[in-house]
Amino acid sequence: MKKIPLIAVAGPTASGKTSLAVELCIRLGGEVVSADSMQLYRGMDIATAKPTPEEMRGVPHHLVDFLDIGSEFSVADYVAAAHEAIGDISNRGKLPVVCGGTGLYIDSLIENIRFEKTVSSTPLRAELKKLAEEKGGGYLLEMLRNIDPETASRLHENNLNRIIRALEVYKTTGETMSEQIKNSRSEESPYDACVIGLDYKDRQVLYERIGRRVDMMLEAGLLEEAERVVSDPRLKTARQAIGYKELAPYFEGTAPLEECIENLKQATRRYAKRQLTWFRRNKSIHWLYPDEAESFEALADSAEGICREFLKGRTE
RNA sequence: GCCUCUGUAGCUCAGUUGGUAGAGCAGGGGACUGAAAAUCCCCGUGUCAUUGGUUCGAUUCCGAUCGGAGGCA
Repeated sequence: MKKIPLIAVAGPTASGKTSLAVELCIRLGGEVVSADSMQLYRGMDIATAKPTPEEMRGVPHHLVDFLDIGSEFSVADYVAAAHEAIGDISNRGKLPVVCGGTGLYIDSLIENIRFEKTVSSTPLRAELKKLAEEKGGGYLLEMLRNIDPETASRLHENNLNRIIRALEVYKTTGETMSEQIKNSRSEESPYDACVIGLDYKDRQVLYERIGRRVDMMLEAGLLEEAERVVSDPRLKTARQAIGYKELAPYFEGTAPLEECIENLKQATRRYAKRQLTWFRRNKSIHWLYPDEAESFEALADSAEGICREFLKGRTE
C-alpha cells in the first residue's frame, strides 16, 4: 500500500508555527490539519491564539474551531478525526500539513497509534481518586504493581493521573496498560511524514515573544473571554487552558491583575519548555531556528526546500 | 562632611563561634498511549564587592577603597 505523504510543523507555543504552515500550504498546495488540543473548541479564540481569517490567508484549516466548548475530546477522538481530514485532503490531491503544539496528538496520528480497545470511565476515576486521597498515591501504585509491574515501575507515586489511568485501562478492558501500548502499534502507519520543528537558539527570544503575545491577547480582549470561561462550571477541559486558570484569582478578587498576568506568562514559558522536551525526543525532526533566519521568507525557503526534497518521488 | 547599617547564586536573603556556603523564587533537564495548554520527576561552584593585614588557614576578624540605604549637620 502506498503511503500518504504529509508535512508536519511542530514546535513550542509562539514559535511561529501557524504562519510557517500557512506559507508552506500556499507554496506547496496544501491544507492545514491542526494538532492543537485547545484550538478545537469554539469560543476559545484569544487564549489559544487561534488563527484568524487573515492569518489563514485563504488556506483551509481542519480541526479548528468546531467543538462545543463544553464537550470532552480525547487523543483517540483527535486521531480519528484527523485520519478522516487527511484522507479527504489527500483524495482531492492536496498536501496535508499537520500543524500544532500538542505533541501527543501529532505522534499518535503520525505513528498510527490504535486506541479503539480502551475506554474512559469518569465514575471509576472519581472512585480511584477518592481512594488515593484516603490512602495515598503509594497505595494505588502498589495496586498497579500487582496487575502491571512494568507500567508501575516507570510511574512515580505522585503521578496520580497516570496511575489512575493505568488502573482504569485494566479494570475496563481486562488488558494492562503495557499490553495496550504494545498492541497500539500493531498496524503500520498509512503516512509518510516529514516533520519540521521550530525552536530558538536563544531561549530568551522565544520568551520575549511569549510575553509580547500575552500582552497582545490582553489588548484583544482576553479578560472578557477568560471571565466567560472561568465563570462557567461546566467547562472542564476548557478552563485548564493556559490563559484562563491563571486569571481566575483576579476575578475572584484574591490576586491583583498584574500578578496574574505574570503568572500567565510564566505558565506559558513552562509550557513551551515542556513542548520542546516532547519534540526533542523525536530524532527525525528537521529543526529550523527563526532567530537565526534572516527573514521569514528565508525561513520559509529552508522549510520549502526540506519539503520538496521529501516529496520527490513520493508524489505522482 | 560625620555617624550607622549594608554588599554572598539571575533575584530576595540565610549562614559559617575562622576550615572556601544553602534556602525560596527565577531558570535548566527529563518523562509522557483515551483530561496532554493536563500530570509528574530530577537539578544549586558562586572571584561570598575590591584590596591590604592578622592567622597554618579569611567569605567570616581588623583596616582602607569603591557601590547601595538611612540618619545628623
